[in-house]
Amino acid sequence: MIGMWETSAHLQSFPRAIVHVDGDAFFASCETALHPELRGRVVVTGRERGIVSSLSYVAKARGIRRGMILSEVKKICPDAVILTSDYETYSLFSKRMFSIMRRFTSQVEEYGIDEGFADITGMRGPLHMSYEDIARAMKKAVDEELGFTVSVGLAPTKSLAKIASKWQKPNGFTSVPGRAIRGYLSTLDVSNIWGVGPNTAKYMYSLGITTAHDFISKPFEYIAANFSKPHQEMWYELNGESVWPINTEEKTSYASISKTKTFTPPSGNVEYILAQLIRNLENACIKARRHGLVARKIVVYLRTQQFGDAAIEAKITRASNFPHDLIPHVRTLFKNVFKHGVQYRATGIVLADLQSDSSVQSSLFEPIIKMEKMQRVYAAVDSLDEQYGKHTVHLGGSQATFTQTQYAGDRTRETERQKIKLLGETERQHLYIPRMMITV
DNA sequence: TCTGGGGTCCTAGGACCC
DNA sequence: TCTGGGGTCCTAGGACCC
Repeated sequence: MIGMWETSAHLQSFPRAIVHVDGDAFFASCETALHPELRGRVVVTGRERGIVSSLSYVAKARGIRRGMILSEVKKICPDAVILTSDYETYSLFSKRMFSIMRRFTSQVEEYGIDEGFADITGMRGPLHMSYEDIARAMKKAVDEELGFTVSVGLAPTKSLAKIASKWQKPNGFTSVPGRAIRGYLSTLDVSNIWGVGPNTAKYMYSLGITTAHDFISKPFEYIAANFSKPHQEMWYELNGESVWPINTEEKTSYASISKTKTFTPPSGNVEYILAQLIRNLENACIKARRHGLVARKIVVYLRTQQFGDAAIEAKITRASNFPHDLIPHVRTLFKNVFKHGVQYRATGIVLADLQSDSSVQSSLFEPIIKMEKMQRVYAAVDSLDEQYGKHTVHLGGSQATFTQTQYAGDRTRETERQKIKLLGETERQHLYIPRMMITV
Protein backbone atom coordinates (compact mmCIF):
# COMPACT_ATOMS: atom_id res chain seq x y z
CA MET A 1 0.00 0.00 0.00
CA ILE A 2 2.97 2.27 0.44
CA GLY A 3 2.98 2.73 -3.31
CA MET A 4 -0.27 4.64 -3.12
CA TRP A 5 1.54 7.60 -1.60
CA GLU A 6 4.42 7.59 -4.00
CA THR A 7 4.83 10.35 -6.56
CA SER A 8 3.24 10.05 -9.96
CA ALA A 9 6.66 9.42 -11.46
CA HIS A 10 6.86 6.30 -9.38
CA LEU A 11 3.33 5.28 -10.18
CA GLN A 12 4.23 5.21 -13.85
CA SER A 13 6.92 2.68 -13.25
CA PHE A 14 4.58 0.23 -11.51
CA PRO A 15 5.00 -3.21 -12.99
CA ARG A 16 2.87 -3.58 -16.04
CA ALA A 17 1.17 -6.60 -17.51
CA ILE A 18 1.80 -6.83 -21.22
CA VAL A 19 0.40 -9.51 -23.48
CA HIS A 20 1.95 -10.37 -26.83
CA VAL A 21 -0.23 -12.30 -29.25
CA ASP A 22 1.50 -13.92 -32.19
CA GLY A 23 -0.31 -15.82 -34.95
CA ASP A 24 0.97 -19.31 -35.68
CA ALA A 25 1.98 -19.62 -39.36
CA PHE A 26 -0.46 -16.80 -39.91
CA PHE A 27 -0.95 -16.71 -43.69
CA ALA A 28 -1.04 -20.46 -44.06
CA SER A 29 -3.42 -20.64 -41.11
CA CYS A 30 -5.79 -18.08 -42.66
CA GLU A 31 -5.89 -20.20 -45.82
CA THR A 32 -6.61 -23.34 -43.83
CA ALA A 33 -9.33 -21.61 -41.83
CA LEU A 34 -10.93 -20.56 -45.10
CA HIS A 35 -10.47 -23.97 -46.74
CA PRO A 36 -10.88 -26.65 -44.07
CA GLU A 37 -10.03 -29.35 -46.59
CA LEU A 38 -6.42 -28.13 -46.36
CA ARG A 39 -6.19 -29.09 -42.71
CA GLY A 40 -3.28 -31.43 -42.09
CA ARG A 41 -1.71 -30.74 -45.48
CA VAL A 42 1.49 -29.09 -46.57
CA VAL A 43 0.31 -25.52 -47.20
CA VAL A 44 2.62 -22.87 -48.55
CA THR A 45 1.95 -19.27 -49.65
CA GLY A 46 4.13 -17.11 -51.88
CA ARG A 47 3.34 -18.52 -55.32
CA GLU A 48 3.50 -15.04 -56.86
CA ARG A 49 7.12 -14.61 -55.83
CA GLY A 50 8.36 -18.11 -56.42
CA ILE A 51 9.56 -18.56 -52.85
CA VAL A 52 7.98 -19.72 -49.63
CA SER A 53 6.52 -16.80 -47.73
CA SER A 54 4.47 -18.61 -45.07
CA LEU A 55 4.14 -22.33 -44.38
CA SER A 56 1.95 -24.58 -42.28
CA TYR A 57 3.44 -26.51 -39.38
CA VAL A 58 2.91 -29.69 -41.36
CA ALA A 59 5.12 -28.18 -44.06
CA LYS A 60 7.71 -27.24 -41.47
CA ALA A 61 7.75 -30.82 -40.17
CA ARG A 62 8.40 -32.06 -43.69
CA GLY A 63 11.51 -29.91 -44.04
CA ILE A 64 10.12 -26.90 -45.89
CA ARG A 65 11.64 -23.56 -44.83
CA ARG A 66 10.85 -19.90 -45.36
CA GLY A 67 12.46 -18.49 -48.48
CA MET A 68 12.77 -21.89 -50.10
CA ILE A 69 12.40 -21.97 -53.89
CA LEU A 70 9.03 -23.43 -54.85
CA SER A 71 10.50 -25.95 -57.27
CA GLU A 72 12.40 -27.37 -54.35
CA VAL A 73 9.22 -27.50 -52.30
CA LYS A 74 7.59 -29.63 -55.00
CA LYS A 75 10.59 -31.93 -55.01
CA ILE A 76 10.39 -32.51 -51.26
CA CYS A 77 6.58 -32.53 -51.08
CA PRO A 78 4.87 -33.31 -54.38
CA ASP A 79 1.58 -33.05 -52.50
CA ALA A 80 2.20 -29.48 -51.33
CA VAL A 81 -0.58 -26.93 -51.83
CA ILE A 82 1.09 -23.78 -53.13
CA LEU A 83 -1.06 -20.65 -52.92
CA THR A 84 -0.87 -17.06 -54.09
CA SER A 85 -0.72 -14.64 -51.15
CA ASP A 86 -4.05 -12.98 -50.52
CA TYR A 87 -3.25 -9.99 -48.32
CA GLU A 88 -6.78 -8.61 -48.35
CA THR A 89 -8.02 -11.73 -46.63
CA TYR A 90 -5.11 -11.91 -44.20
CA SER A 91 -5.69 -8.35 -43.08
CA LEU A 92 -9.35 -9.14 -42.46
CA PHE A 93 -8.32 -11.94 -40.13
CA SER A 94 -5.83 -9.53 -38.60
CA LYS A 95 -8.50 -6.91 -37.96
CA ARG A 96 -10.61 -9.56 -36.30
CA MET A 97 -7.75 -10.59 -34.05
CA PHE A 98 -7.22 -7.02 -32.84
CA SER A 99 -10.89 -6.39 -32.28
CA ILE A 100 -11.07 -9.52 -30.10
CA MET A 101 -8.06 -8.28 -28.12
CA ARG A 102 -9.77 -4.93 -27.63
CA ARG A 103 -12.61 -6.60 -25.75
CA PHE A 104 -10.17 -6.95 -22.85
CA THR A 105 -8.51 -3.52 -23.01
CA SER A 106 -8.41 -0.49 -25.25
CA GLN A 107 -4.62 -0.48 -24.93
CA VAL A 108 -3.86 -2.57 -27.99
CA GLU A 109 -1.01 -2.07 -30.43
CA GLU A 110 -1.29 -3.50 -33.91
CA TYR A 111 2.37 -4.23 -34.30
CA GLY A 112 2.25 -6.31 -37.46
CA ILE A 113 -0.35 -8.11 -39.54
CA ASP A 114 0.01 -11.24 -37.42
CA GLU A 115 1.03 -9.93 -34.00
CA GLY A 116 0.09 -7.34 -31.45
CA PHE A 117 0.49 -6.16 -27.88
CA ALA A 118 -2.14 -5.52 -25.22
CA ASP A 119 -1.49 -3.68 -21.98
CA ILE A 120 -3.85 -5.22 -19.44
CA THR A 121 -2.39 -3.36 -16.45
CA GLY A 122 -5.19 -2.38 -14.10
CA MET A 123 -7.76 -4.69 -15.69
CA ARG A 124 -7.89 -7.33 -12.93
CA GLY A 125 -10.56 -5.42 -11.04
CA PRO A 126 -12.87 -4.55 -13.92
CA LEU A 127 -12.63 -8.04 -15.43
CA HIS A 128 -12.59 -9.95 -12.10
CA MET A 129 -9.69 -12.05 -13.30
CA SER A 130 -5.99 -12.45 -12.65
CA TYR A 131 -3.60 -11.22 -15.34
CA GLU A 132 -2.88 -14.76 -16.36
CA ASP A 133 -6.58 -15.57 -16.65
CA ILE A 134 -7.14 -12.47 -18.77
CA ALA A 135 -4.31 -13.44 -21.11
CA ARG A 136 -5.57 -17.02 -21.33
CA ALA A 137 -9.11 -15.84 -22.02
CA MET A 138 -7.79 -13.59 -24.76
CA LYS A 139 -5.97 -16.48 -26.37
CA LYS A 140 -9.01 -18.73 -26.13
CA ALA A 141 -11.28 -16.16 -27.77
CA VAL A 142 -8.84 -15.51 -30.59
CA ASP A 143 -8.22 -19.22 -31.23
CA GLU A 144 -11.90 -20.03 -31.35
CA GLU A 145 -13.05 -17.10 -33.43
CA LEU A 146 -10.22 -17.11 -35.93
CA GLY A 147 -10.30 -20.85 -36.42
CA PHE A 148 -6.60 -21.33 -35.79
CA THR A 149 -4.20 -20.89 -32.90
CA VAL A 150 -2.01 -18.08 -31.71
CA SER A 151 0.87 -18.14 -29.22
CA VAL A 152 0.67 -15.82 -26.27
CA GLY A 153 3.22 -14.34 -23.89
CA LEU A 154 2.50 -12.45 -20.68
CA ALA A 155 5.26 -10.38 -19.02
CA PRO A 156 5.99 -7.00 -17.41
CA THR A 157 7.33 -5.45 -20.62
CA LYS A 158 6.88 -5.65 -24.39
CA SER A 159 10.33 -7.04 -24.90
CA LEU A 160 9.80 -9.85 -22.38
CA ALA A 161 6.27 -10.55 -23.65
CA LYS A 162 7.74 -11.11 -27.08
CA ILE A 163 10.24 -13.56 -25.73
CA ALA A 164 7.44 -15.29 -23.82
CA SER A 165 5.16 -15.73 -26.84
CA LYS A 166 8.03 -17.24 -28.80
CA TRP A 167 8.97 -19.57 -25.94
CA GLN A 168 6.50 -22.21 -26.92
CA LYS A 169 5.11 -22.30 -30.42
CA PRO A 170 2.63 -23.11 -31.87
CA ASN A 171 -0.38 -22.83 -29.60
CA GLY A 172 1.75 -21.78 -26.63
CA PHE A 173 1.03 -19.81 -23.53
CA THR A 174 3.98 -18.55 -21.49
CA SER A 175 3.90 -16.25 -18.53
CA VAL A 176 7.12 -14.59 -17.36
CA PRO A 177 6.52 -12.85 -14.03
CA GLY A 178 9.22 -10.57 -12.67
CA ARG A 179 10.76 -13.26 -10.50
CA ALA A 180 11.15 -15.64 -13.42
CA ILE A 181 12.95 -13.24 -15.77
CA ARG A 182 16.50 -14.35 -15.02
CA GLY A 183 15.58 -17.99 -15.43
CA TYR A 184 14.17 -17.43 -18.91
CA LEU A 185 16.99 -15.18 -20.04
CA SER A 186 19.83 -17.41 -18.84
CA THR A 187 19.52 -19.76 -21.82
CA LEU A 188 18.48 -17.15 -24.36
CA ASP A 189 21.15 -16.24 -26.89
CA VAL A 190 21.42 -12.47 -27.43
CA SER A 191 20.66 -12.91 -31.14
CA ASN A 192 17.13 -13.94 -30.15
CA ILE A 193 16.39 -10.66 -28.43
CA TRP A 194 13.93 -8.37 -30.19
CA GLY A 195 16.07 -5.52 -31.50
CA VAL A 196 19.32 -7.43 -31.73
CA GLY A 197 20.28 -8.23 -35.30
CA PRO A 198 23.37 -10.00 -36.63
CA ASN A 199 25.60 -6.95 -36.22
CA THR A 200 24.72 -6.18 -32.64
CA ALA A 201 24.92 -9.88 -31.75
CA LYS A 202 28.46 -10.02 -33.10
CA TYR A 203 29.36 -6.91 -31.15
CA MET A 204 27.90 -8.35 -27.96
CA TYR A 205 29.82 -11.59 -28.39
CA SER A 206 32.99 -9.56 -28.74
CA LEU A 207 32.24 -8.05 -25.32
CA GLY A 208 31.73 -11.52 -23.88
CA ILE A 209 27.96 -11.12 -23.70
CA THR A 210 26.37 -14.28 -25.09
CA THR A 211 23.06 -14.65 -23.30
CA ALA A 212 20.32 -12.17 -22.53
CA HIS A 213 21.11 -12.85 -18.90
CA ASP A 214 24.71 -11.71 -19.42
CA PHE A 215 23.32 -8.52 -20.91
CA ILE A 216 20.89 -7.63 -18.12
CA SER A 217 23.47 -8.49 -15.46
CA LYS A 218 25.79 -5.70 -16.56
CA PRO A 219 25.44 -2.51 -14.57
CA PHE A 220 23.61 0.21 -16.47
CA GLU A 221 26.74 2.41 -16.49
CA TYR A 222 28.48 -0.26 -18.53
CA ILE A 223 25.54 -0.45 -20.99
CA ALA A 224 25.41 3.34 -21.29
CA ALA A 225 29.12 3.46 -22.06
CA ASN A 226 29.03 0.73 -24.70
CA PHE A 227 25.61 0.85 -26.35
CA SER A 228 23.39 3.37 -28.09
CA LYS A 229 19.97 4.48 -26.96
CA PRO A 230 17.80 1.67 -28.35
CA HIS A 231 19.92 -0.95 -26.61
CA GLN A 232 19.96 1.01 -23.37
CA GLU A 233 16.17 1.00 -23.47
CA MET A 234 16.30 -2.70 -24.22
CA TRP A 235 18.31 -3.23 -21.04
CA TYR A 236 15.49 -1.71 -18.97
CA GLU A 237 12.85 -3.71 -20.80
CA LEU A 238 14.67 -6.99 -20.26
CA ASN A 239 15.16 -6.12 -16.63
CA GLY A 240 11.41 -5.92 -16.28
CA GLU A 241 11.01 -2.17 -16.35
CA SER A 242 8.66 -1.09 -19.09
CA VAL A 243 9.99 1.82 -21.15
CA TRP A 244 8.43 1.07 -24.53
CA PRO A 245 4.81 2.20 -24.45
CA ILE A 246 1.94 0.52 -26.25
CA ASN A 247 1.24 2.52 -29.35
CA THR A 248 -2.51 2.48 -29.86
CA GLU A 249 -2.47 4.89 -32.76
CA GLU A 250 -4.06 3.40 -35.77
CA LYS A 251 -1.60 3.17 -38.57
CA THR A 252 -3.28 5.30 -41.16
CA SER A 253 -0.39 7.04 -42.78
CA TYR A 254 3.07 6.18 -43.97
CA ALA A 255 6.37 8.01 -43.58
CA SER A 256 7.45 6.54 -46.89
CA ILE A 257 6.25 4.23 -49.63
CA SER A 258 8.70 2.06 -51.49
CA LYS A 259 8.59 -0.41 -54.32
CA THR A 260 11.39 -2.76 -55.21
CA LYS A 261 11.63 -5.40 -57.86
CA THR A 262 14.33 -7.97 -58.29
CA PHE A 263 14.81 -9.44 -61.74
CA THR A 264 16.54 -12.59 -62.78
CA PRO A 265 18.83 -12.78 -64.55
CA PRO A 266 20.57 -9.53 -63.62
CA SER A 267 20.84 -6.96 -66.36
CA GLY A 268 23.03 -4.12 -67.52
CA ASN A 269 20.57 -2.89 -70.13
CA VAL A 270 19.73 0.81 -69.72
CA GLU A 271 16.24 0.72 -71.25
CA TYR A 272 15.22 -2.36 -69.35
CA ILE A 273 16.40 -1.08 -65.99
CA LEU A 274 14.83 2.30 -66.49
CA ALA A 275 11.56 0.57 -67.45
CA GLN A 276 11.72 -1.43 -64.22
CA LEU A 277 12.24 1.76 -62.31
CA ILE A 278 9.25 3.43 -63.95
CA ARG A 279 7.10 0.44 -63.18
CA ASN A 280 8.15 0.71 -59.53
CA LEU A 281 7.26 4.37 -59.72
CA GLU A 282 3.81 3.56 -61.07
CA ASN A 283 3.23 1.07 -58.28
CA ALA A 284 4.41 3.45 -55.61
CA CYS A 285 2.21 6.22 -57.02
CA ILE A 286 -0.83 3.93 -57.10
CA LYS A 287 -0.32 3.21 -53.43
CA ALA A 288 0.25 6.87 -52.62
CA ARG A 289 -2.96 7.87 -54.41
CA ARG A 290 -4.88 5.15 -52.65
CA HIS A 291 -3.82 6.67 -49.34
CA GLY A 292 -4.24 10.26 -50.47
CA LEU A 293 -0.56 11.05 -50.07
CA VAL A 294 1.85 13.09 -52.14
CA ALA A 295 5.64 12.88 -52.04
CA ARG A 296 8.07 15.72 -51.59
CA LYS A 297 11.11 13.53 -51.91
CA ILE A 298 11.97 10.70 -54.21
CA VAL A 299 14.76 8.15 -53.91
CA VAL A 300 16.04 5.98 -56.72
CA TYR A 301 18.25 3.04 -56.01
CA LEU A 302 19.92 0.30 -57.98
CA ARG A 303 21.08 -2.92 -56.41
CA THR A 304 24.13 -4.58 -57.88
CA GLN A 305 24.95 -8.26 -57.88
CA GLN A 306 27.52 -8.06 -55.16
CA PHE A 307 25.08 -6.37 -52.83
CA GLY A 308 25.37 -2.82 -51.69
CA ASP A 309 22.93 -0.28 -53.06
CA ALA A 310 23.63 2.82 -55.02
CA ALA A 311 21.00 5.32 -53.99
CA ILE A 312 20.36 8.94 -54.76
CA GLU A 313 17.53 11.24 -53.83
CA ALA A 314 15.95 14.49 -54.92
CA LYS A 315 13.52 17.01 -53.54
CA ILE A 316 10.41 17.66 -55.49
CA THR A 317 9.40 21.26 -55.96
CA ARG A 318 5.71 20.47 -56.20
CA ALA A 319 4.62 17.46 -54.18
CA SER A 320 2.90 14.87 -56.35
CA ASN A 321 1.69 11.31 -56.69
CA PHE A 322 1.47 11.28 -60.48
CA PRO A 323 4.13 9.40 -62.43
CA HIS A 324 4.05 12.12 -65.06
CA ASP A 325 5.35 14.66 -62.58
CA LEU A 326 7.96 12.37 -61.12
CA ILE A 327 9.41 10.69 -64.19
CA PRO A 328 11.72 13.61 -65.05
CA HIS A 329 13.23 13.38 -61.56
CA VAL A 330 13.59 9.63 -61.87
CA ARG A 331 15.38 9.97 -65.20
CA THR A 332 17.83 12.50 -63.85
CA LEU A 333 18.54 10.49 -60.73
CA PHE A 334 18.87 7.32 -62.76
CA LYS A 335 21.45 8.92 -65.04
CA ASN A 336 23.49 9.86 -62.01
CA VAL A 337 23.61 6.40 -60.45
CA PHE A 338 23.61 4.10 -63.45
CA LYS A 339 27.00 2.82 -64.53
CA HIS A 340 27.54 1.14 -67.85
CA GLY A 341 28.99 -2.33 -67.66
CA VAL A 342 27.58 -3.02 -64.20
CA GLN A 343 25.07 -5.83 -63.75
CA TYR A 344 22.04 -4.88 -61.68
CA ARG A 345 19.68 -7.27 -59.96
CA ALA A 346 17.03 -4.90 -58.63
CA THR A 347 15.71 -1.37 -58.79
CA GLY A 348 13.78 0.54 -56.22
CA ILE A 349 11.79 3.72 -55.74
CA VAL A 350 11.03 5.35 -52.43
CA LEU A 351 8.48 8.11 -52.10
CA ALA A 352 9.26 10.01 -48.92
CA ASP A 353 8.35 13.18 -47.02
CA LEU A 354 4.75 12.29 -47.61
CA GLN A 355 1.95 14.68 -46.89
CA SER A 356 -1.78 14.60 -47.34
CA ASP A 357 -2.81 15.53 -50.88
CA SER A 358 -5.57 17.75 -49.55
CA SER A 359 -2.96 20.01 -47.99
CA VAL A 360 -1.35 20.74 -51.33
CA GLN A 361 -2.53 23.87 -52.98
CA SER A 362 -1.86 24.27 -56.63
CA SER A 363 0.85 26.80 -57.18
CA LEU A 364 -0.18 30.11 -58.68
CA PHE A 365 2.15 29.50 -61.54
CA GLU A 366 0.81 26.07 -62.29
CA PRO A 367 -1.89 26.09 -64.93
CA ILE A 368 -4.91 24.85 -63.02
CA ILE A 369 -6.44 23.34 -66.11
CA LYS A 370 -3.42 21.07 -66.58
CA MET A 371 -3.58 19.90 -62.98
CA GLU A 372 -7.24 19.11 -63.21
CA LYS A 373 -6.69 17.19 -66.40
CA MET A 374 -3.99 15.14 -64.73
CA GLN A 375 -6.28 14.40 -61.82
CA ARG A 376 -9.01 13.21 -64.14
CA VAL A 377 -6.61 11.00 -66.10
CA TYR A 378 -5.35 9.28 -62.97
CA ALA A 379 -8.80 8.93 -61.49
CA ALA A 380 -9.68 7.01 -64.64
CA VAL A 381 -6.48 4.93 -64.47
CA ASP A 382 -7.17 4.03 -60.86
CA SER A 383 -10.75 3.03 -61.51
CA LEU A 384 -9.73 0.84 -64.45
CA ASP A 385 -7.08 -0.80 -62.33
CA GLU A 386 -9.64 -1.32 -59.64
CA GLN A 387 -12.01 -3.00 -62.06
CA TYR A 388 -9.63 -5.09 -64.08
CA GLY A 389 -6.46 -5.35 -62.02
CA LYS A 390 -3.24 -3.45 -61.53
CA HIS A 391 -1.54 -2.09 -64.64
CA THR A 392 -4.59 -2.56 -66.81
CA VAL A 393 -3.42 0.78 -68.08
CA HIS A 394 0.23 1.51 -67.69
CA LEU A 395 2.79 3.98 -68.90
CA GLY A 396 4.65 3.33 -72.10
CA GLY A 397 7.81 3.73 -70.07
CA SER A 398 7.27 0.50 -68.22
CA GLN A 399 6.30 -1.51 -71.30
CA ALA A 400 9.61 -3.40 -71.35
CA THR A 401 8.75 -5.10 -68.07
CA PHE A 402 5.58 -6.74 -69.38
CA THR A 403 6.90 -9.81 -71.08
CA GLN A 404 3.87 -12.04 -70.97
CA THR A 405 0.19 -12.01 -70.19
CA GLN A 406 -0.28 -11.99 -66.49
CA TYR A 407 -3.16 -12.95 -64.31
CA ALA A 408 -4.11 -11.39 -61.05
CA GLY A 409 -5.78 -14.33 -59.44
CA ASP A 410 -6.33 -18.02 -59.68
CA ARG A 411 -9.22 -18.08 -57.29
CA THR A 412 -12.73 -19.09 -58.09
CA ARG A 413 -16.00 -17.40 -57.35
CA GLU A 414 -16.73 -20.22 -54.93
CA THR A 415 -13.73 -19.16 -52.87
CA GLU A 416 -15.09 -15.63 -52.72
CA ARG A 417 -18.45 -16.89 -51.52
CA GLN A 418 -16.68 -18.95 -48.87
CA LYS A 419 -14.88 -15.86 -47.69
CA ILE A 420 -18.02 -13.78 -47.49
CA LYS A 421 -19.76 -16.46 -45.47
CA LEU A 422 -16.95 -16.75 -42.97
CA LEU A 423 -16.28 -13.11 -42.34
CA GLY A 424 -18.20 -10.64 -40.21
CA GLU A 425 -20.27 -7.69 -41.39
CA THR A 426 -17.57 -5.02 -41.20
CA GLU A 427 -15.00 -7.21 -42.86
CA ARG A 428 -17.32 -7.88 -45.75
CA GLN A 429 -17.34 -4.23 -46.61
CA HIS A 430 -13.58 -4.31 -47.07
CA LEU A 431 -13.64 -7.38 -49.24
CA TYR A 432 -11.66 -7.17 -52.42
CA ILE A 433 -12.52 -9.52 -55.22
CA PRO A 434 -9.68 -10.24 -57.62
CA ARG A 435 -10.46 -10.59 -61.31
CA MET A 436 -8.52 -11.58 -64.33
CA MET A 437 -6.09 -8.97 -65.55
CA ILE A 438 -6.33 -7.65 -69.06
CA THR A 439 -3.60 -5.85 -70.91
CA VAL A 440 -4.65 -2.89 -73.00
C1' DT B 1 23.61 -17.22 -45.07
C1' DC B 2 20.44 -15.85 -48.25
C1' DT B 3 16.11 -15.84 -50.44
C1' DG B 4 12.61 -10.81 -51.25
C1' DG B 5 9.70 -6.82 -50.46
C1' DG B 6 7.94 -3.17 -47.38
C1' DG B 7 8.81 -0.50 -43.59
C1' DT B 8 10.91 2.51 -39.18
C1' DC B 9 14.25 4.63 -36.32
C1' DC B 10 18.80 6.27 -34.86
C1' DT B 11 23.36 8.35 -35.47
C1' DA B 12 27.30 10.61 -37.38
C1' DG B 13 28.93 14.18 -40.03
C1' DG B 14 28.65 18.28 -42.79
C1' DA B 15 26.73 22.89 -43.82
C1' DC B 16 25.31 26.98 -42.12
C1' DC B 17 24.17 30.53 -38.84
C1' DC B 18 24.79 33.35 -34.71
C1' DT C 1 40.53 37.17 -41.05
C1' DC C 2 40.83 34.08 -37.39
C1' DT C 3 39.33 32.03 -33.24
C1' DG C 4 35.81 29.35 -30.78
C1' DG C 5 31.51 27.58 -29.01
C1' DG C 6 26.92 26.18 -29.78
C1' DG C 7 22.58 25.21 -32.08
C1' DT C 8 19.78 23.53 -36.05
C1' DC C 9 18.88 21.29 -40.17
C1' DC C 10 19.81 18.02 -43.64
C1' DT C 11 21.78 13.84 -45.60
C1' DA C 12 23.83 9.34 -45.82
C1' DG C 13 24.06 5.17 -43.99
C1' DG C 14 23.41 1.54 -40.68
C1' DA C 15 20.56 -1.65 -38.23
C1' DC C 16 16.51 -3.95 -37.41
C1' DC C 17 11.74 -5.57 -37.90
C1' DC C 18 7.97 -8.47 -40.12
